[in-house]
Amino acid sequence: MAKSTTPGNPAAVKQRGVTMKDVAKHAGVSRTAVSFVLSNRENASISEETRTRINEAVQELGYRPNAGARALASQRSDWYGIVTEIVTAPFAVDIIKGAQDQAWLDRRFLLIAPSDQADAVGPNQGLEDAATEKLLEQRVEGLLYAATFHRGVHVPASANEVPTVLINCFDADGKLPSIVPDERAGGRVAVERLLQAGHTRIGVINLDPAIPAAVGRLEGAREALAVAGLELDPELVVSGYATADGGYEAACRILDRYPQEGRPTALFCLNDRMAMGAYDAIKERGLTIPGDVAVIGFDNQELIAAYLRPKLTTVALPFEKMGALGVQTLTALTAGQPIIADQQLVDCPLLERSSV
Amino acid sequence: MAKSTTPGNPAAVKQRGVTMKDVAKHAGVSRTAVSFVLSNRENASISEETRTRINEAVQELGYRPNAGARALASQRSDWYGIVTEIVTAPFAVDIIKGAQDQAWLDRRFLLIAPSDQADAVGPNQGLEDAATEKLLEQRVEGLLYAATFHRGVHVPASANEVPTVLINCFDADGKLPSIVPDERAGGRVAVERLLQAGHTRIGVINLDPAIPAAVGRLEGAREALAVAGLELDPELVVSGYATADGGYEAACRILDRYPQEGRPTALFCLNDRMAMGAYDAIKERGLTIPGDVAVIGFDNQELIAAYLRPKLTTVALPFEKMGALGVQTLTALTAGQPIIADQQLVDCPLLERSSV
DNA sequence: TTCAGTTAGTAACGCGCGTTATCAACAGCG
DNA sequence: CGCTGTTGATAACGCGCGTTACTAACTGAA
Repeated sequence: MAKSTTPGNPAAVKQRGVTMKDVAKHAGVSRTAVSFVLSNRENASISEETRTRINEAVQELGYRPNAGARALASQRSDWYGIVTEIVTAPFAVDIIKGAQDQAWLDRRFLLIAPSDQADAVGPNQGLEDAATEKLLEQRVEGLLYAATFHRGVHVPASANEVPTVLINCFDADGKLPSIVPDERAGGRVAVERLLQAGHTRIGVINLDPAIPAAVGRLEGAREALAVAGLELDPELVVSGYATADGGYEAACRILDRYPQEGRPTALFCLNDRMAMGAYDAIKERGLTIPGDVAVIGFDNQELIAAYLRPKLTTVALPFEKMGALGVQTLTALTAGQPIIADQQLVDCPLLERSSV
Repeated sequence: MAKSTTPGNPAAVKQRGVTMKDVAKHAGVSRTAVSFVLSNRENASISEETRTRINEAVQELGYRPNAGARALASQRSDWYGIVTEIVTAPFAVDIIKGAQDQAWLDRRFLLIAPSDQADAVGPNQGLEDAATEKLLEQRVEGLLYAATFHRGVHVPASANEVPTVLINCFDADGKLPSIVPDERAGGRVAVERLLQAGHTRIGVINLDPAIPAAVGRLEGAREALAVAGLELDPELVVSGYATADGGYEAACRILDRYPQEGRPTALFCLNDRMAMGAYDAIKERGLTIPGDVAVIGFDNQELIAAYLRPKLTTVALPFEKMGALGVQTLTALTAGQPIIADQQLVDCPLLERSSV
């Protein structure tokens, strides 16, 4: 005849729910006194003696405050919500980690809700709305939306009810503040690194030219070349699917175009997966990395970049930092501070490994 | 003189906090009636007319229930907490996704708390305790602990206060139920696949022989061979660091040991990262995959397995399923049902690609 | 002695909601 | 007409806590 609510574990016999009232009784004081001590009130006027007596009672009874009740009474939850596509997300996890850590530092709790959407206008909009709704039911004080790749998104209307910040994406219609990687600076730093290593003839394996990442990174590459008095040879820019196969094919096309001289001595791959394919194309032709052809990637997908042979030099997307910055921005917003900027750009650091 | 609590957004002027009282007033009924309608009470006895009037009022006012208050009054939160190392976690994210999705189906909310521990007895035990404590303050009804690799762990004592389930790890001391991959069956299925392809001389690139994954997978491999009347040649089992480099070196040792005949025609790599290195070793020697040497991996790390050339056939770790099963088990436990088993094994499916 | 000021603490209200007890109106029945 | 049962609703309590008002006791000064 086991009680249905008690866990089977005998160690859990301890009656659930030690409340402030219990603590008060145990310490022989009023519940108010306990509340004052626990919240460290300034103008409390509680004698040092009863204060310690209360603290002892807290220890002895194993009292644990009830966050929900506290939120209800104080009208603030200390919760933020983050909506993200946790599915396809080799990246989202880093954003979450950054946000989580920062939230922890700020003594806030991060509620994570799933949004299985690839396109905000797609058929799963419903789920995303539901996620937002659920978070608002929890009375989160702010919302974060995180995308797995840099793009424009549409945010559910109800998000307007609390401060909202977008991470790795930007508001396609409204004026919500957002935090995105500085793709342009990233492209610049990548090509600068190649120039610095003496490469002047650089091939580019491009993504879908329409997406923000491609636009920015290519622009940065052009800037870096321009500073050196060079131009990007359109012949050397090849787009492909954002996969290893796509990279392989693109690399083949670039490398085979110039049998001997004229062949680029370096490839700037706009993501690491494509760099992975480029490696194969290069090795297949009996060329060495970085001796004959230097390769630089983008994204710093650990599992690829750190394990390729030779290890891939690449530009990292600052996911953790964006997550942390998102929470910081939210904290500032909820504190009533004005937002710093509509769109904050975060640096993409170069990670030197062995492929340049 | 901006109020500090109002978001800057003008669309958010709508007064915060439409409560049931507001709805009641708007519909001209009592708050109780509203509560009855919203919670779909069985023996409610509310006329159809007032019921619709209430629902209309809910719509018009945009009422949203306050989950915290509801939890306080009903004494159940519908929240589960999951403690996981979200940091180094290419895997944890899949567990979380599985758990998240299942929780969503069960109409529960998953609170995720970080635990930056690599070893439960390490210096970060404090953080893990704090995470658990925080979750209990939120009055979660159950706890999940998820590890990034299969191992024994020590769980904070306070976890005993609510039903607790371990995912991808097991309780090193106590009797907490756990959910782990069936490593042995995985090892078996991998080798069976190789046998089926006609390979009888199989090399094994082993992990640290002490960890549960290595023990189980190797055991499974032996079983499969035994069924075919074969034995594992100890000469062909080489351990190495669980990295691409480690796999490369181990593969070199195996391949170079037998210049020509006697060389194994297949390699069973106990994880995909090592398989990645093995690929290099094989290609370096002018051998083809799977023509000369078939390769099978373990883990199904998407970024590696799906992008290697040729794509890697591997055994998948059922992270999502384990996450989902964890939530299901928790739901059963909190409902007072007896646990199914102390330790539930989850199948590791074979993923056919092109390396065998 | 009286009065203002401090110290140490408590009673009581309300946060938003679930839930139980209660009540009014009305029908049916003897 | 009085009694019971049903329908349709409400008043009131409590969940655990933050917070404001208030009190009682003890100073020290006039």
